Amino acid sequence: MNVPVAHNDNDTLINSFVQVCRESGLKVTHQRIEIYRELMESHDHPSAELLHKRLAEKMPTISLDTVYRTLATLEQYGLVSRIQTAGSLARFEAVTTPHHHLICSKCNNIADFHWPILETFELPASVEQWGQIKSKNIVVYGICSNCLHKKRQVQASCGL
Amino acid sequence: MNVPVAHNDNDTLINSFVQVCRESGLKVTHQRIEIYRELMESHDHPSAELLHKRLAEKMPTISLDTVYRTLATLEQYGLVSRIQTAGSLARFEAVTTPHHHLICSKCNNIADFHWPILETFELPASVEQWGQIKSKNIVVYGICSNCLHKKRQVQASCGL
DNA sequence: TTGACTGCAAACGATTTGCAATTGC
DNA sequence: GCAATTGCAAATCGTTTGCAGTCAA
Repeated sequence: MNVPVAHNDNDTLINSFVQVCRESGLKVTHQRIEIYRELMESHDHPSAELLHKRLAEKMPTISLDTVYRTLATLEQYGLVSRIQTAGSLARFEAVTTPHHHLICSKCNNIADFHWPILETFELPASVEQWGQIKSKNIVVYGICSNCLHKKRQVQASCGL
Repeated sequence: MNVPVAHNDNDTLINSFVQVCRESGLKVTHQRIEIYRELMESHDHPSAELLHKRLAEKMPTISLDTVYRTLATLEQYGLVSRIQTAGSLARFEAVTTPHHHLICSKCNNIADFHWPILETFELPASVEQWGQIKSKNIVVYGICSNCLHKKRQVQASCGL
């Protein structure tokens, strides 16, 4: 009876969001819920600023900093994802042969790799309809072996 | 006899760089050549700032702005490529099912697409060695049909 | 010679930070 | 009540721009 009932998919998602926060030791604040809800209902991959503008209509007091901070926190817990950027700073390379990138989320180093078999598969038809394709790149995120080792060494001494 | 001789692969690339500049009506300045050469010899995907620091050792007077401006110019002519960023501003989405992104280089809109077949292919062995993989995303750059149409309409009137 | 390019300095926009007040647990 | 979180304002950082002098063609 007093178990909250999900009225639709969004409510279900909010419920599980709240649960994940609790389990992770994150405080469930009004702001966090609204930020998550707004992002969940937005399908245009908004920027922090756009999100803030939308939220401000319902919550006039919410600050842009909170949106930034919350997105960063939720990203850490895998509840939100940031779309392909190698940090905020652009990285360059001289144009050579087609290749893809491995980006380490710890040290931000970028490595190249080749995956020629990919070229042999056609993109889904929906993509062709979207517009005129210029390039397709795979971006693989992970932690490079260097950082994996570093992490282990440091963990023993200072808890990082 | 007075045809310049390429002494190694890099010289060859510089030569063809110069040629492309000439053909494109770009002036071949000392700075442009050195920026291109440095980038060509760098294999760590440097940022504009890092590139500038390296260049400053040989060309103490080169300014950071020139590096930025030159990279932007060379990018336009396809001589340099900028690594996956959706502009400088981060975009977010609530985490759902794995999917990929279409980014329009005109309007910066981001669309999603699914390509489940990709999941069935293993990444090359070299990638597995690199470290621990968290996610793999395809980023397709192009021009969405919206902008393609807009472009056509505007071209007729103001040449854009 | 001339327009394209550069260097300088100042502006800009996105994001982060220190701090005091507030709030969830 | 206490630690985590917020809002505010100021700082920071990468990048861009206006302008006057310089240089490739």
